[in-house]
Amino acid sequence: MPELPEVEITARRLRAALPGRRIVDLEVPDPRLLRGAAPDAPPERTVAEWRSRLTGAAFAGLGRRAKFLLLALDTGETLVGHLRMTGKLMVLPPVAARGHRFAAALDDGSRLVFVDPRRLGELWRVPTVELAALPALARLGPDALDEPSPAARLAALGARSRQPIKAWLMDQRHLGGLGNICAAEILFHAGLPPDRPAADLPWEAWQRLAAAIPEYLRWAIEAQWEGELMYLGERDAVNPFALYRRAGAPCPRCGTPIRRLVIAGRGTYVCPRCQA
DNA sequence: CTTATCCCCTGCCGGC
DNA sequence: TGCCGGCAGGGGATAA
Repeated sequence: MPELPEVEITARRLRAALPGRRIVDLEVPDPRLLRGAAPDAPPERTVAEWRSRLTGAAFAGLGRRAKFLLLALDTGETLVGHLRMTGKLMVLPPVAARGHRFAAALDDGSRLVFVDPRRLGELWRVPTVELAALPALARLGPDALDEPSPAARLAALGARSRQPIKAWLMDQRHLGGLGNICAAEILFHAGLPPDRPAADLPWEAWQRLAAAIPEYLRWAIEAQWEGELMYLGERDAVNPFALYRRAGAPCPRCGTPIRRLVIAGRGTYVCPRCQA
């Protein structure tokens, strides 16, 4: 259930392992992962086409745009990946792996593997020159980490919205990369109630938000950088977040019991005192 | 244009 | 123990 920090960590790790590596074979146990072909194309034809386009291709560069991963190839195509709720994309040593949806064998014996128990993740194959026109990417607002938005831009954009500020922050057209946990944790650090309509926030609140967003994202990347990337709900996962999934526990700042609300259909954790 | 609802999937957890 | 509803770090399509 990755958001910007987890996707950024994934991108950095792939950037250290992939550029220069060449694909020697493709294994696709779950062809539904692959997008970009005609929707009614038979899976075996899709896999055959991907195999013929990717075999022999070398990775040229690694990027991230909001929660999308961009894996540029030297063939003029780019693989665009989205991990959705449970996806992981990683380079593994040449040992047997199971339960993956996709694996690309590389010329040094390692493998690029897409693991995704809920099978909501997606992988597109897009001509690199058409990348900017891909609707999923064209919709995105400025990246929440790479281009921290000035408070003035956020305030101007949010001024007419009746959306609760938490839902507003998660809307990828405003800022790219924030998800359910990031939005809730950022609002805690900024001391703002998540259900207040964006349009009702005073200027000073937007200033606090603009500062809290990059600060929180940098912390979240650092906090999860070491070790294997784990998502909450996985066995042995450790919860690094201040409020998230801690209903009833004391607020780390003031000790008031943390409460769980539902905003725009998503579980939201809040300190009723710090975020009054 | 906005906002809300449903849907895509599977695994885990707590309650009975 | 076993079953079952609720829930999940995303986002697109559709409806009002």
